[in-house]
Amino acid sequence: MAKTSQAAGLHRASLAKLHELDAALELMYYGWRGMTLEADAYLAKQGLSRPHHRILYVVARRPDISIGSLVEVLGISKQALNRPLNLLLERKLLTSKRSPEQHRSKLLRLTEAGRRIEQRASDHERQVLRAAFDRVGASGAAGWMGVMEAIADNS
Amino acid sequence: MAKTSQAAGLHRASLAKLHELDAALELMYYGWRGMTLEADAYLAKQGLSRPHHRILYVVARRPDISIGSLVEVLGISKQALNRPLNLLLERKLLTSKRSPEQHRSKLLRLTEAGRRIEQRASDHERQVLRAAFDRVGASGAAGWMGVMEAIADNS
DNA sequence: GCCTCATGTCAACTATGTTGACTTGAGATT
DNA sequence: AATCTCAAGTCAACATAGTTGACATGAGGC
Repeated sequence: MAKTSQAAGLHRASLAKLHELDAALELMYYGWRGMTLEADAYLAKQGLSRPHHRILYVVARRPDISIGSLVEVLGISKQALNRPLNLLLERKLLTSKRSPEQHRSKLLRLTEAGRRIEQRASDHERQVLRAAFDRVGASGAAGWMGVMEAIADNS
Repeated sequence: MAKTSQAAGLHRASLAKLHELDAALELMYYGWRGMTLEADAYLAKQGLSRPHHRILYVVARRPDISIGSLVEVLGISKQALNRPLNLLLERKLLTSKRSPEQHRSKLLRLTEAGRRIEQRASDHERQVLRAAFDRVGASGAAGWMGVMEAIADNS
């Protein structure tokens, strides 16, 4: 089964380039994969996956966020949020309490264990970025940020 | 339901930055989304989705590719490939024939209709990249390529 | 006491992927 | 010619990640 490749389409495929920008297009694909690969492997070892990480990531940066706001930030339905969120609560990676005022909304926070997992998973991603930035220097990094901002703001 | 946001987590969330590289990390996420958003919408109108586009993209750049090689390049199982591939054959966006020699492998090719859809979908993605590159100039684009290559080669 | 609204939950569905087990059929080997 | 190998095709069961729709609960505001 493994003739020229190692595993899972990870090898930047040797495809003919039909357009000038095909290389860039493929780089976005493999870049996304490259950044998330190790983090996903780490999360899988913890019995978690990317949706759980996204929740942990957001709650880490918005302590006391409500469920409704979390749904908005993540861009998924509350039903889709429900299962991964409950798993994180059961595993005590998150806590939810109602505040004295605003008693209607629940406030989510990371526990220490949750913070640790969020940090390690995100660190895998940040280390990949760090290594790449180091390799190209500050000007290259600035160029990267500029391009990515332009693409992201494309909405 | 829509209070401060428009749709689906598309608004680059205002999250506190816990690390220097958090901004870059989020840019990768929103950049990926930004590049694929319009292409996905176009594909959905055609009753297709990203897996179908990936198949069309690869076959366009490797005419006469075999199913086994396609499985390798895409990094999915042949069973996972089976359904989207059959849909593309049924819709006559792809053809498969056995060659006179190498009679065991099937050779995949795009039809004209398939080529048209592949081009339009990929064009949506390339136009987003083009606009971003134009906005930052050649040096920024070069920096972007350098960083993305470093990340992609992270394997 | 009622209305609103955030939250929680249940069910049914779609899509995309996995593994495992098997059949089919062409080519090569003996 | 009989047999073996291997690409391809297919079926079943399952996991994950999402959707929509419907409805229950419970706190706060009026």
